[in-house]
Amino acid sequence: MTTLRDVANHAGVSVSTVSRVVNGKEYVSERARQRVMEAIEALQYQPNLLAQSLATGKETKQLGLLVYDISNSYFAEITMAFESIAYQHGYTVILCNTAEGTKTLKYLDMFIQRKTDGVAIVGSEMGKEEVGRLEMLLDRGVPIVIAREKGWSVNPLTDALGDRTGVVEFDTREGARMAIEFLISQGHRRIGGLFSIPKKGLWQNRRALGYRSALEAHGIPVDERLLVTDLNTSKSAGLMGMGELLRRNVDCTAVFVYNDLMAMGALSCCQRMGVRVPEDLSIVSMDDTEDSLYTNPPLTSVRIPRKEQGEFMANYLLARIQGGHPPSYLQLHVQLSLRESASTVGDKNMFRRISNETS
Amino acid sequence: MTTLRDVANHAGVSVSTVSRVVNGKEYVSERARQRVMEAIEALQYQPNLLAQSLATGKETKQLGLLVYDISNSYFAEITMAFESIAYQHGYTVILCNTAEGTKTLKYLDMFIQRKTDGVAIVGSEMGKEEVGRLEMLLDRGVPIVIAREKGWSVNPLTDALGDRTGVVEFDTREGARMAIEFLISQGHRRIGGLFSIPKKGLWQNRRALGYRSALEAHGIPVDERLLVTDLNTSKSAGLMGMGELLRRNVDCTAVFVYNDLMAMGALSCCQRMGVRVPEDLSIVSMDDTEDSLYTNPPLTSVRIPRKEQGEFMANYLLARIQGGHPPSYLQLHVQLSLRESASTVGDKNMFRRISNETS
DNA sequence: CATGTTTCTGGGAACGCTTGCAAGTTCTCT
DNA sequence: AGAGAACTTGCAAGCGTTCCCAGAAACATG
Repeated sequence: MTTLRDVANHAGVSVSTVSRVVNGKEYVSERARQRVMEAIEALQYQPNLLAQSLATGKETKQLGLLVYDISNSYFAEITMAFESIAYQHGYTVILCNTAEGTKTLKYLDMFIQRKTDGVAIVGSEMGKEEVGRLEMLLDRGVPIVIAREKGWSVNPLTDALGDRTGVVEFDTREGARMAIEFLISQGHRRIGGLFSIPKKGLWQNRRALGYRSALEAHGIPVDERLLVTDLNTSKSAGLMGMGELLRRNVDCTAVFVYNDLMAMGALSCCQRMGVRVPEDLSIVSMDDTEDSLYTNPPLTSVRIPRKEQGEFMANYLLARIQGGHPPSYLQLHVQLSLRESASTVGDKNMFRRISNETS
Repeated sequence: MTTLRDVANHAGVSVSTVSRVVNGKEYVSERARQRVMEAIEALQYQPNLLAQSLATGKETKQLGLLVYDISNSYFAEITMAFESIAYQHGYTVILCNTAEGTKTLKYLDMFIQRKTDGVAIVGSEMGKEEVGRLEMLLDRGVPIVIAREKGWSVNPLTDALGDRTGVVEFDTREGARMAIEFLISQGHRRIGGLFSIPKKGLWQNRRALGYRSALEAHGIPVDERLLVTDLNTSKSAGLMGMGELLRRNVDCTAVFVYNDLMAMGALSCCQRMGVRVPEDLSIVSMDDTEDSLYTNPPLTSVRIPRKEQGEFMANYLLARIQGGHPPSYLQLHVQLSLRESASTVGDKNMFRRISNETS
C-alpha cells in the first residue's frame, strides 16, 4: 500500500510537504506541488482516512443511521434522503436495521468505537441501556438527532436526554384524528382500528389516542370489539389483522389502519374475502408512502413527510459537527391525502353481507 | 476521551497489559485482569477502532454495499440480508445508493481510503473508471462480490475483472422465457413488453432476449409495436409505459413487465383505465418481491431470490476476509410464482373494447 | 551589504493502539 | 536447592497521518 512516505520518496520531498499538497495548504512551491502531484498519480496514492482521523482527532466523516426496518419504504425513503445529503457533504453512512431489537445497543457501541461524527435514530426502540449509550455519545460531543412521534410517552428517551438532541416530530395523534374525522364526515359511525402495538399499551399510543379522541368528539363510544392489535407492522400483520376483524363479524363500515404497510395487507385480505374497498369498507391509513398511490384502490392515507425527515436529520448533524447551532426542533406537518380507499358510507353493510353468505 | 493509557494508569499496570485484557489474549494474571476490568468499567472505556485497525493494519470491520436504489424493495431485501449477516460477524456496513450514477466512483474511492474490508455491488452500473477502482481494490486484496444478471454483456465488468470477484448470477433471460412460455401456454399470442432499458439496447437485454426467444420458439413474430421502453424502473415508469401501450391500441392480451415495481405502476394504470387484470389483460413481471403478494390482483412474477443474494454476498466476503476460499460463484434459480395477474386468454379483447368505448 | 520579511521545507512528536522482545517472576521437577 | 520451563509484565517501535517548530531560501528594504 502506498503511503505518504512513499510519495515523498518518489517525489524527493519530505512527508510534511506531501501532506500539505494533499490537503491543499499554502506555503508549497509550485515546483514541489507539481512533483508531488506526479508522484501521487504515478503511485495511485489514496490517503488513509483512518490514520487521518486518528491524527487530527476530529472528523471521521461517518454518520450512523439507525432505522427500524429498511424494507419498509417509509424508512427506505428517509434513508435515501439522509444518505443523499450526507454524500453531498462527503460523509459516509453506516446503516443499521434495528428491527431485531438487541442490535441497537451493539450498534451504538460501534458508533462510539468508530468515533462516528453523528447519529440519527428513526423508529428504533430505546431501553435504559441504549439511552445510557446515547448520553455517552452526547458527552463525547457527538450530535444525535431523533425522529419520533410527538409525545411518544412510552419511550424514556425524551426525559433522559432533555433537549440535548435534535428532534423531528410529527403528530400522529393529530393525523389519526384527522383521518377519523374525515371518515365521520363521510357518514361513518362504526369505525374499526388495526393497530400495531401491544394490546395493553393501546391507549398510550398516539395514533390510538387520535382515533379515540375523534370518536369522542362526536359522541361515538369506542367499541373494543372493533379494535385489533398486532405486535408487528408488516403486510402480513395487516392481512391477519383484517382477517381477524372480518371474522369478528362486527359490522363496521370503515377501518383505520396503523400504517400503509399494514393497509396493503388489509387491502389484500379484503380482496381475498370479496370485500370491496371502498364500497363495502373504507380504509384509511398512515404514512402515505409512494406505495399508497399504487395500491388498488389507492390508499387514503395521512402524509408524514419522509424526505424532510431524512434531510433535517442529516443537515442538523452536519451543522452541529461544524460547530453550528442549527434549529434543533422541527415539527412536521401531517395531512390527509385523499384517494380512493375511503368514501361515503354505503347503504350496504358488508359484514352482514358476508355473514349471510357464509351462514 | 478515555484511552488505553488512562485505563492503565487507573489500574496501575502497563498499556500492554490492558491491551492484552481487552483483546482477551493469554498470559495475563487473574489479578491484573481483574483490576483492568474494574478500571474499564469505572472509566467507561471503549476502544478506538480506528487506532486499532491502524495499528494492526488488518481489518477495519467495515463492508461497503453499493445498491442501485434502496427504496426499491428488491434491493432493500438484499440489503437487509446482507446487513444481518455482517452484523452477526461484528461487521458494519456502509450503504451507498448509486441511482445517481456519479456517486459510484466516489464511493469506491471512499472504500479504498477507509480500508473497507470488502465490497458488494448489486445493480450498479460500472463504467471504465469504476472498473479501474475495483481492480485497485482487488490489487489491495479487498474482496469484491457482484450480483448480476447472467450474461450481462453490456457491462464491461465481466471481462475486465475476470474471475477475481465473487459472483451471484440469476438468469433473467431464462426467467423471462419462462414467463412468456407460461403466457403462451395459456393461449396468449399477442404479448406486449414493458422494458426498462434504452430502446437501442433492447436486444442486448437478457429479459428482452428471453421474451423474444420464447416467442420465436412458438413461431410467433415479434411485433415492435407491442414493445415499450423507458429508462427508469419505477412505479411511475410502469404507469406511463402501460399508458403508452394502451394508447397504441395494439390489441394484445398479455404484457410482460420488466420488474415488480413497474408492474405495480402498470396495474395502477390498468385500473384507472378500466382494464381488468387478468380478465382483459394478463400481466407477468419479474422479481417476485413481497409487494407482488399484496397488489390487486397479486402479481404472477418470476422469483429472483433476494435473501440468498444478500447472504451469499456477505458470506463470501467474510470468508475471503478470513483468508478462506469460498465458492466464488452462485447461480440462483429463478422460477415463476403463479398468482392472479395472469390467466387464460379471454374471449374478449380489451383493446377493442376500449377503442369502441372511446371512439 | 546587513537586516528584516515572507515563503518553503524537513524533522519529529503526537494520535491510540498492537506486538515483538527481553527481563522478571513463579512453577515444576529432579 | 537448583535448573529449566512456563508464565507475566513493561518497554518501545511501529501503523499513516497531521502539525508545530525551527531553520533555509528567496526577496525586499535601508
